[in-house]
Amino acid sequence: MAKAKNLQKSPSASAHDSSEASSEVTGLRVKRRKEMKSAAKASRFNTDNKRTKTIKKPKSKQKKKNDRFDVNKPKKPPTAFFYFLDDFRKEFQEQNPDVKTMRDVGKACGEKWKTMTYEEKVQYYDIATEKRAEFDKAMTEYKKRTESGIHQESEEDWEIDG
DNA sequence: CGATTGATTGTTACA
DNA sequence: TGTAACAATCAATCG
Repeated sequence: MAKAKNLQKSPSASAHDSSEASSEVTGLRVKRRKEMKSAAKASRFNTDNKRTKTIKKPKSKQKKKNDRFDVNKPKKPPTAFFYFLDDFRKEFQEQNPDVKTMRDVGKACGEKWKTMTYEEKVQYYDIATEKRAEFDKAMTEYKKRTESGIHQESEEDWEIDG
């Protein structure tokens, strides 16, 4: 096997090794797309410690809910981890009916996520990869728009009331 | 009533 | 090259 070898490099980058063999693993489509440019390669540099070293501590951030639509920038698609969370959450609640909040699930998820093997995670990585492709495109258009002209970005100037 | 936090990792854009 | 913020989620909680 020695698949783990790829994992240490970058899962998303090697999302095309074992796929055709098992088109459908657990119902998830393992459709693979061509690799994007680089991506989060740089992130892997120091993620081994915690999550970047000198991160500042946000007192209160995290948005609550956008007023209307995406202000202007394309929203970030969920990562592979989130997709895994979606599935894991269901199973977790079954085995742990006592647990309700996502916090606990996320905790268990994080631990399990690391115990997962490359092939197991690849399934989710691939899904996220496709989403990123869309996001990348959306971003390109967004950039284009900004360059084209940042004039009157009517956020709520729409014909709300008419 | 409602905005907010809390917890997870991944990913991206910007300086 | 690094970092900072954000993606889903939902119950509990504070004001």
